[in-house]
Amino acid sequence: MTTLVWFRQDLRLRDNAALTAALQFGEPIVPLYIFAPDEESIWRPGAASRWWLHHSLRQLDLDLQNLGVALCLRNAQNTQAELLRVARECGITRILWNRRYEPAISARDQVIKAALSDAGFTAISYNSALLFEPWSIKNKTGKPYQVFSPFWRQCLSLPDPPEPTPAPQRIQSVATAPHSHELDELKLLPRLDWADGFLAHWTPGAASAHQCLQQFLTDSFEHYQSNRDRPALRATSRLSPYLHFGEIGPREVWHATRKFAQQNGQHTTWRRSHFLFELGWREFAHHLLFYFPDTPAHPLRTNYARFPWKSDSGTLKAWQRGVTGYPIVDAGMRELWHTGWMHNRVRMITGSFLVKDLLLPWQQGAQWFWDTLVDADLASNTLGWQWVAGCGADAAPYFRIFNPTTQALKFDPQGVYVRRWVPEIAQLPDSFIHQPWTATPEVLKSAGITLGKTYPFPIVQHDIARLEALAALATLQP
DNA sequence: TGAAATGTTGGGGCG
DNA sequence: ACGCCCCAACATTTC
Repeated sequence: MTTLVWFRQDLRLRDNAALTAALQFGEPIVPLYIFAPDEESIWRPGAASRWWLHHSLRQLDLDLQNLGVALCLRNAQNTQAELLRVARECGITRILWNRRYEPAISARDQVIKAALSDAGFTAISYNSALLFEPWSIKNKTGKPYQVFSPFWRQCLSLPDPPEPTPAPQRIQSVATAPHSHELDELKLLPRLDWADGFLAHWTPGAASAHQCLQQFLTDSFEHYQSNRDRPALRATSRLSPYLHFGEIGPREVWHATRKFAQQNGQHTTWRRSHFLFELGWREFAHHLLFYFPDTPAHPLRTNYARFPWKSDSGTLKAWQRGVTGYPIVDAGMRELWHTGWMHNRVRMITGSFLVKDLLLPWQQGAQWFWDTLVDADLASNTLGWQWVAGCGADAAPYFRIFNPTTQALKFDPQGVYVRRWVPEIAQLPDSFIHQPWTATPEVLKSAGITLGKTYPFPIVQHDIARLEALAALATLQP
């Protein structure tokens, strides 16, 4: 008797419910990962996400080998057929996995589960990705929440999620391991080596995830509320890619935060800390995607489907490349391109700029982030973009239009972040760093800048763009 | 997890 | 002493 543990977005050995359950049978285990990007429909992983996955799989394999078993990798067109193939190859009787909640994937998985049962296998799925199952949270009328605060209040009124289970000491392997593809055969890394720079910023894998969390708790948890909006500081946890791939689970984050806070005398306040709040937004995103499966492509507020978006590949490209002429926007877009990640405050600023200053559809922003983020996550990305566009649940009303200059002055007052990512204007004095177009010719000259050549003029004038956005909104009926 | 426009208040300068 | 204006600071409304 052998148990197959099908790894997906749970690339860890601690707090892994499916793995824990498999170990309890006391029999050999075959750990398997199937790469089948075509089954993710249009949301197949982007290049940055694949880069992360490559390194994470290598790390998981190393971790497993330390326990005595190798990760079996498969590149497949059809996950169901591949599972059956591996199962028959090595005498599997049970197939266990942790659930994913993206609508297309969970529909596919239900079909797979039925097919496996029909074929005589025991197929069981577990929760290791969320603190609370989406179907366990409903408001008093039995409907899903559409506003964050009551949603999170309801979650916090429930008993704590279970404590994480420890990683196993040893895993029994099968006598003859199933055939495995080499990691390189999955072709996850980009053909050009543009992503090599990512290694300077990131170390994928469960061990790094824990290091990251502990460092965050010691260095930044205390002043998180005020410092998290300052992109020049390293004040956020940067756990998002690890959480997406399940290299750390939300239960681990929850209990590590609780322990840290309690050791520091915050016996009750930690549950209402802003850091846990952010974990709550992650839950809320999954909750919404579960109940509103069309939202990755379509606005939740349906009247926004008729919004008069522009179509302009020129301004879209300028935004993507970080040459809009607004330093804070350009800094964010370049941080994204160079590191596969962008600070959350700057995601809001760049998002608002695309949707409200350029009047380009939020879906185009969501698609670009999907392709370039190492933490690309369907639930979080969808929530974020619908929030920015004002067409989602608990969203910023459309008329809340960010002024990129005001935001930059408020959250990057010394221009440290902008200078880091937009070096060609780094010589400008602080008073002009966020609005180079207001600098006198002499100032520009001594900073070595020729507007329109070494750095662009603003591609839109914000005050005018703002009025245009409001006029576009006025065409919508409620 | 906005920003701009508009309204209100109160202190101080001044005749 | 008083009314008037100005304007900063803050509050409220509007987009």
